[in-house]
Amino acid sequence: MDQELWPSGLGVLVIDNNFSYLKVMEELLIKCSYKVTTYNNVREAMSFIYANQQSVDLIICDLFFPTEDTLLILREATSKFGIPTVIMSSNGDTSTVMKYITNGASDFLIKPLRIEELKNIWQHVFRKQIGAEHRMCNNVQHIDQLSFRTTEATATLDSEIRENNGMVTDIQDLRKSRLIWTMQLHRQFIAAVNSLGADKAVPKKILEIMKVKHLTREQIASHLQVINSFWYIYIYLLVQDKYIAPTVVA
DNA sequence: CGAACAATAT
DNA sequence: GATATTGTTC
Repeated sequence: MDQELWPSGLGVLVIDNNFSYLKVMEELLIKCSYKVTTYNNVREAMSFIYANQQSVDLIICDLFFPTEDTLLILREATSKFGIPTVIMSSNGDTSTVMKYITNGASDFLIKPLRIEELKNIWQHVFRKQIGAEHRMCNNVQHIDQLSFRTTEATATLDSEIRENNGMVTDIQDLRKSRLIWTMQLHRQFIAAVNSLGADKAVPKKILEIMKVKHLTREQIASHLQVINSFWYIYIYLLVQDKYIAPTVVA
C-alpha cells in the first residue's frame, strides 16, 4: 500500500505538568497533522473540555501527581463525554497499566513517546466506534457499575463473569453459552496485546497475560482475527457527531 | 506435534 | 453479526 488514508485535523488535548514536554508533544502531534491543544494542569484542561467538547476527539494525559487528578479526568472524559483518553507515563509496570486500562483508558503509552506511536493514536477514536457498532460492549454503564460490586454480588448476576478489582479473572461456564467480549474483557485483551507488542501478540501469549480462567486460546484467536481485519474500515464513520474527512498521505 | 493463521460454519 | 469451529500452514 503506497497510499494511506489519514484523518487530518483530529482534535487532541494534551495534559502534562512539564511545560517543555508539552512543547515536545505539540510539535510531534502537529507533525502528525492533529489539531493540538495543551494544558499543564487538570483544572484548566477540564474547563476547556466543558467549553469545547465537540472539538476534543482524544485526550492524552500524563500520569502526574496527585494521580487522583488523572483518574478524575479519565473518568469524566470517558463516561461523561465519551472521549477516548490515553495515559502516558515514564513508569510502565503492569499493575499501573492495568489500573488505568480498567478505569477506561484507551491506551497506556510509555515516555518518551516516539512519533510512530503518536501517528496511530487516532485509531483509538475509531476504536470507540467499532465498539459501538459491533456492540462489543453490550452496555457500558452496566459494566462500569459491575466493577464496583463485590465478587459474590457479581456472581449472582447473569453475566456469568467473575471479577476482582474491576478485572475479569474468570468466565464461568461459558462452555455452553457463547463468550461475550465485554468492554472490561476487551480492555484486558488490548492491554495484553499492547504489553506484548504487535509482533509478539499471539493467542497463547495473550492468554497467559490475561489470566482469565476458562478463557481459551481459540476464543482469543477468534477475537484477534476479527479485531485485526476490521481495524481500518471505520475511517469513514462519524466521530462524535463530526465527520473527519480522510486525506490521502504519501 | 502444537500453535498460528485463514476460512468457513453456526 | 459475533463467536465457534474447521482446515491449512508453519
